[in-house]
Parts: sequence; structure tokens; C-alpha cells
Amino acid sequence: MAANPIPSVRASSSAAPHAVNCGDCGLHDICLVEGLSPTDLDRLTGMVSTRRRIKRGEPLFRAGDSFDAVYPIRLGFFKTRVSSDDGREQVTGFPMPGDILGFDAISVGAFQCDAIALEDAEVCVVPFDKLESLTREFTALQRQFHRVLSREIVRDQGLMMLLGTMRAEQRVATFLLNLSHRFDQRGFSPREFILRMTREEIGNFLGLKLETVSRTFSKLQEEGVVTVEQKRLRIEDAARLREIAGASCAIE
Amino acid sequence: MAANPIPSVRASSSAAPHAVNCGDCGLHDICLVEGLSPTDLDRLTGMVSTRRRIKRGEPLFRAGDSFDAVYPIRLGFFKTRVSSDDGREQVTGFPMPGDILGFDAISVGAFQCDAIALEDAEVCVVPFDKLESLTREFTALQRQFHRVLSREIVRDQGLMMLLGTMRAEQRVATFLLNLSHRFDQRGFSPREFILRMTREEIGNFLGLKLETVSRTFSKLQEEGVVTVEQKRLRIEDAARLREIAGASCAIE
DNA sequence: CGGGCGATTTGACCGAAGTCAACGTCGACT
DNA sequence: AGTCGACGTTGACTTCGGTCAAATCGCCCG
Repeated sequence: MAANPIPSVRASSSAAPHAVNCGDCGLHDICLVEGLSPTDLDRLTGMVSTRRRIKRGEPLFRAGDSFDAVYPIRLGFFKTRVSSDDGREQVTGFPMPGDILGFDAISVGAFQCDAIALEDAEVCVVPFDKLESLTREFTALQRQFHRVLSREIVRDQGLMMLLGTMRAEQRVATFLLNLSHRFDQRGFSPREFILRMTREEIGNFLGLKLETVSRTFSKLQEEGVVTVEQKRLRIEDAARLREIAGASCAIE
Repeated sequence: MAANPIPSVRASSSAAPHAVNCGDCGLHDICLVEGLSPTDLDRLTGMVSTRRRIKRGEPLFRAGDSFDAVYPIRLGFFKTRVSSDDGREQVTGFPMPGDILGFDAISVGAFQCDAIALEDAEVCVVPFDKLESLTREFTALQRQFHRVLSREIVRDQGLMMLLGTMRAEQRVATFLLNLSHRFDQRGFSPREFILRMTREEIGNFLGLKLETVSRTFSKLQEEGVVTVEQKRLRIEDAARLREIAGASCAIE
């Protein structure tokens, strides 16, 4: 999977708002329709009602918005975050292409978090009642949908482990390994990538302050584990990074 | 809902392993079949293949066990926890009657956490393929199943907020309010209840050490907010407790 | 090209929670 | 009834990460 780049996502000139077909999408094997047969894929035409572009910094949705669709990401990084009435915020993830946004909204019919584009982005719009009715028809799609929901629950468990039991350095290392892994899955280099989010967003996600993130990056760099310059990050010693992160990779 | 006790759960002499019918279960309005019509409820006979009793301290399942059923809790408290290879553990919740165990397992067909009974307990066994096929037939059940999955994701977001942004006192207060709320939902007193878990388990859940939990309880007691004696807890000043917890109640 | 601003880095200091240790309490079991 | 062991409380001290502050970097824009 790592050796399988996804050109159609990069060269997204084919992202016209019509001609929406999961079978043609380079992400189909990590997205909602992973594992479906080509025949089934063809029969899913119409699941994606349309696509939507979001400018950097803009929300795809905000907590409280009423829910009627979930959003597989075609292109671009997001952050999701929850806020409390008294002003605290918690970044809950950095979804990227192939990830799906909006599952938190099913529970009460309204989004429970904000999804903000960290760069210009594009998502598929999958009306939820359409999805539910399709899952009644296609067992494989139903199965996969449930798997994806469950995967999010498992991801959250990993995050709780991180937030509840890890030291700062361990958190940062785990975070970097997770990003690396997900880039790898998507056909990008696992060794070198751009951090689309700020130190503050990373810190908030990891339950740390931005200064701590910065210091930890510096420390890892001194030790030759990574090279950080601004938003560009290169992993120099993956084995050592895994050592620091401790056993489990946490977060999917 | 608070004013609606659930006697059939307490007086569980009717918990014979046959005669399993969600319509008869006192928990049906917080469980998987919440919101279903009585007619639909009748047609669900057979969803629960059997029931199972678990002794205090025993696992209902362990991480790695292969998955074929989810488990609505009839009776008793559990704790769920994830472990890392290097020995860290994180308690991820304290499910109680009406909550459902096992959703983390759908993702890969094997449980990702341990579920340990904190007291003698009883669960319904709902074979997952049975559940999936029933949700294809009954739209209302499908809808509710998805809601319950999504609710778990939202719960986890609340926990991340707690672990990522709250101080010790705030965490403990939030924890108590959450328990209180859930007891209330189930028809038990929201003001006074038994903590079935140890200080260490509470601490682990909240990302604190047991000493910190103990100290915080003592402090809250000094201030007249709660009365703690051993495992018995009484909330004396709910308003103040909410104040300490900060706005959002977090965790469902 | 220079100004301005947000993002980042780094240092000094502080404090909340962790660690270590001793003691108390309760319930289970012989 | 007495003992044992798990659980809980409390105190003294340490430490990791937070806070506050200052300096630097990089980039967008006029």
C-alpha cells in the first residue's frame, strides 16, 4: 500500500462536481468503500451527491450545525476540535484525504465539533439518509461503514491512552509516527512531510503547550532523531523515534 | 426520565437465560432499542441470543479475543481499559446497565480493550451478524444503532477534552457529575451512590494518580461539596460541583 | 525594499501533580 | 476473634511541563 501513490488525488483536475464515482477515486481503498468489489463500486454511483471545496481556514461545519451528510476528504488537511462553554478547546484530530468527517453528528443530528480546513480542501458530500439506505442494500458497504465507525472509536482509545499516560516527548514522538504512518498509507513519503498545523494546534491536540512542543522538537533534532525546519519535518531515525514513542503506535 | 425507576433491573429474578425480549427489559429506553415502537420491539425477538453472567473481577472479554457479539449490560458495573505493549494502561470508561460493550471490536474483528466486571454482572449477548441483518430490516433499529455508535465517539471527544485541558479538581468534579447524571438516567439517586471502582481506577481513567484523586476527594469534602466515606459518595452541593467542573458536563 | 505580524524558539522561574513513604482502615478468610 | 492484604489517606519532597517574557524568523503586503 505504501508503494502505491495516489496520483488522481494530487492531480485533481478531475474533481469536477459531476462525474462523481468512488470507483474512479484514488482513495477508494482507504475510504468508505474499502474492500468493495468493482461491481459493487459501480452500483454506488449517486452515493456522493456532490463535492465541496473549502478554503484554508474555513470551516466545513461547526458544532451545532444541523447534520445531513458525512464528508469523506478528497484533498487537504483538516483539524477537528471540540469546545466547552467556558472557552476551552481540544483538537481531536487532523483528518486527511481518505478520512471521513461527521460521524460525531449522527448521535443527535447536529455536529458536535468544528472541522476547519488547514489548507484548501475538497470533500465528497454523502447524504446520510442515502448512505443508510445504501448500507441496507449492500452488505459489504454496511460492513465497511460499521468498521469505519468502530475504527474511530479505537482511534479515540489510542488518544486517551496518549493523553492519560504519556510524557511530553512520548506524545510528540507518537504523533510524528502516526502522521508518518498515515502519509505512508496514502502513498506519500513517511520520512519527510509538511506539518500543516501550527505548534499550538499540535500542542492542543497532544495536551501540551506550544512551547513544550517546540522544545521537544528542538530536543529531538539535537539528538538527530528528526530534522525540523519550520513546517518541514524529516524523520532521521525512525527506530529511535519508535523507541521514544514506546511500544504501541497509538492513534490509527 | 429521572423520575422513572427501573425495577425490573434491580429485581432481576426475571433474568432467566430464555425468555429474552427487549420489550420486557427495563432498560429498553436507554439501550440499543431506544425509540423503537412496541411493534418493532416485538419483532426483535431473537436479537439477544442469550445472556451471560460475569463474576466480579472477571473479564467479559479481553483485547485480542475474537469478536462475534456486542454486549448490552443488564446489570452491574464494568471498566474498560486498553493496554500498550510496554505496560501502560488506560481505563477508557465505566460502563453500566444500558451501555453496550464491544463496539471497538467491529473495526478488526477482535476486541481492542478489556472489559472487566467491577461487580457481579449480567449482559445480553447480541451476535453481531444477527444485529447487522436486523438493522437492514428495521430502519428504526439501524438508525438507533448508528446513533449509539456515534454517541460513543462523542463521549470520547468529551474525554479527550477532559484529559487534554482540565485540571485535577475539574476532572474529578466532571467525573462525579457524569456518574451522577448516568445514575439519574437509570432511575437511581443522582445525589448519593456507590463508587464501584477504586481510587486507582478513577485516577487512571482521569489521567491522575490515585493519591491525587484521594486528595481531591478530601478537598471537596472539606469544602462541603461532597461527602465521601470509602466507596459511598454523596453530592452535597451540586451547583458548586458544576462550577468546579466548568461549563460542559463532558462525557455522556 | 521595508514594515508588521503571526509563528516559533529559547530562557528563567513557578506550580500542579507525581513520587515516595508511612500510616490507617476495612473486609475477607482462617 | 485475629490476621492478612488490598485499599485509602496524608505528608514531604521532586519534577515535568506550564507560564511569562524576550528575541528571532519568515512571510505577506503595501
